[in-house]
Amino acid sequence: MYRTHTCGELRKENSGKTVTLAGWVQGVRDLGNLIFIDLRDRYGLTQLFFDKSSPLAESAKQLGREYVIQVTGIIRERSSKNAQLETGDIEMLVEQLTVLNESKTPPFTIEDVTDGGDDLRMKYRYLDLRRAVVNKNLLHRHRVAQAVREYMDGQGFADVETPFLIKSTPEGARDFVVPSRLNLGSFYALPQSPQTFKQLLMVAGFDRYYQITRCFRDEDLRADRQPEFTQIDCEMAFVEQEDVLQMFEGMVKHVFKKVRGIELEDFPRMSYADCLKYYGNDKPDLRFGMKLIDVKDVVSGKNFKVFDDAEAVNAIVAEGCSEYTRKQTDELTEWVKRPQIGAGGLIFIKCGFDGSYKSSVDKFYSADDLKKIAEHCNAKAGDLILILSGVLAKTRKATGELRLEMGVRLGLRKVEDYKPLWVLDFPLLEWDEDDKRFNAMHHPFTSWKKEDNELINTNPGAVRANAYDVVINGVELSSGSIRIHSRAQQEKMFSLLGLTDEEAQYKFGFILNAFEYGAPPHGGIAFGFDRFCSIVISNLDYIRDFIAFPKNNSGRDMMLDAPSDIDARLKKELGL
RNA sequence: GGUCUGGUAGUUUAGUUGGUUAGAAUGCUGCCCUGUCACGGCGGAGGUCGUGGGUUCGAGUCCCAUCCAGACCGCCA
Repeated sequence: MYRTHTCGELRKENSGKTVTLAGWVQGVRDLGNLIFIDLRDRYGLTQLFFDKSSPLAESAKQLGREYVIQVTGIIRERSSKNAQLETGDIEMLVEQLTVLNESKTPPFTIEDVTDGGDDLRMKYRYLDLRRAVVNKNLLHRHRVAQAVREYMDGQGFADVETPFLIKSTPEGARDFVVPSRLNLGSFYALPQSPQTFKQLLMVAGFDRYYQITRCFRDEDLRADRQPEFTQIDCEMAFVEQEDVLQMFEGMVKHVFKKVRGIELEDFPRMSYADCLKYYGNDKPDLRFGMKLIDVKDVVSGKNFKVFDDAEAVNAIVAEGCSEYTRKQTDELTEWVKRPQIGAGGLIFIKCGFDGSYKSSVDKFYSADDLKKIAEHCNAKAGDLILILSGVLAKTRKATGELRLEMGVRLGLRKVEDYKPLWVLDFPLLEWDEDDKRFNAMHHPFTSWKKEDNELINTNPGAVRANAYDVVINGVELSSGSIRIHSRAQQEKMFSLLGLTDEEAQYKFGFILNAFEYGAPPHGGIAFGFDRFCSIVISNLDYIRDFIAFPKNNSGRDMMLDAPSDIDARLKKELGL
């Protein structure tokens, strides 16, 4: 036994007790005749005390940061306490000191507010993980996983593992591939999701399946995207959309309750079409209003060509911003003109407190015209109306981005708020302008609404899918659908996606065949577990802090220095 | 594939219109200190200004290329 207690648990009540602790030296405070050392482990900090009469004083002075030591001594109440520390009422009068391992001086400070940059922290991730703020994230992640398992098990879901070495079916994201030595020239692919396997488990009669499992996608990365990431993958048989919605709304609520003590209200529901119309994207942040307003009709016919010729003219109302200076409005205009937003320009109307209206297009609009626009937008005195125009889809997207940006600037996206939402009625297909064909919006196994059966042949782009997303605070947390479970319907879907019968059979023969042997109606959902953790725990959409060993922007593991070249012999064996 | 931002002691950074010896904090280190807990005080060491070219009497600073990191767009069935 290296220790009798941890560094986080001793209190005043333990005074007089002789205990043994082990941990890392957080810091040495050498006051000359007194030496204090903070000993750290995962559970907390305990202060060690040495005075000059101690035969250990000299050894204590030699200790450096991050040395691993074992100490035995008597716990006693401190004469001067530290209210900031859970163990701040006590200290150990050290009687035995063993250095278990020395440490080089770490390249950055192992403290909550570290002096290390991201780069360095990733290279020395094992040191970074010693910092309480970082390891707490991972411990919370564990709590989230436990809460999920608890709920799923309670609902009768079975955890079944599915393979990582599978067949490449490059329909969506780019696959990671693994060369096969036993089958030279052939490759496995790593799963982008266990999608087809969970459906086969439904055919197999498993009824309720879930798995917290790794998925792999070889696409460019973001703050909220890693090449390998974790999904809570779920599937149920004999269910309709409403059953799935109820079941997993319950799961999200359970996790928030268990991990954060937060009671979420019932999730509102919104159609995909309304999301785009009112928020400019399919994952609206409902923590604030500032909905997009269609002002095309009220602004047209005043000889302002920009608006008259535009397919769409959208406005948002920024409350209390009428006093924005020229500098501020110019800066916002530059912001929307950046290539990432791509708007041509920005028009604004200031609704003065005195009832006056001032706009950047006064040449075309009288005070009365502006008043009408403001009334249409429900703008009050003191508000600022921001207007973008152009092609419909692009204008909605840009206005949506501007809305989010204004939300940030006005402090409306509060970290303590959680506003979940079901997004429903997604289109089944989306047109790919580059390849001149349809892509599945969700994935090719998604079924479509019975009411839209006619449209499949006449106007496939208008067909609505039985698909649904959970969105919280503008972050897509999960995505799911009721699946196709008949061979004929699945073949129809593949043909819509431009696959020949031969291609469909080659890539997806296994699931088409399975559908011929009594596949039950089924559907499911998959949650991005890393994102789920980042939202539940810190309400941020930055997942690297919740992954023990994440990869950087370019998919590199800075600690391992991977990916790397491989041994020439191995290459030869793999026929590379 | 594209846009933008950054790269200066171990670390985080300042560095003005190009001009003498590149400054600070922190960390490290030596001495002093009996109640610290971001301990304090006095001293010390520590820099190829990412790399390579160019302009110039002179470049951390200007120009070109390149590498690395980060954010975003495209991409992510």
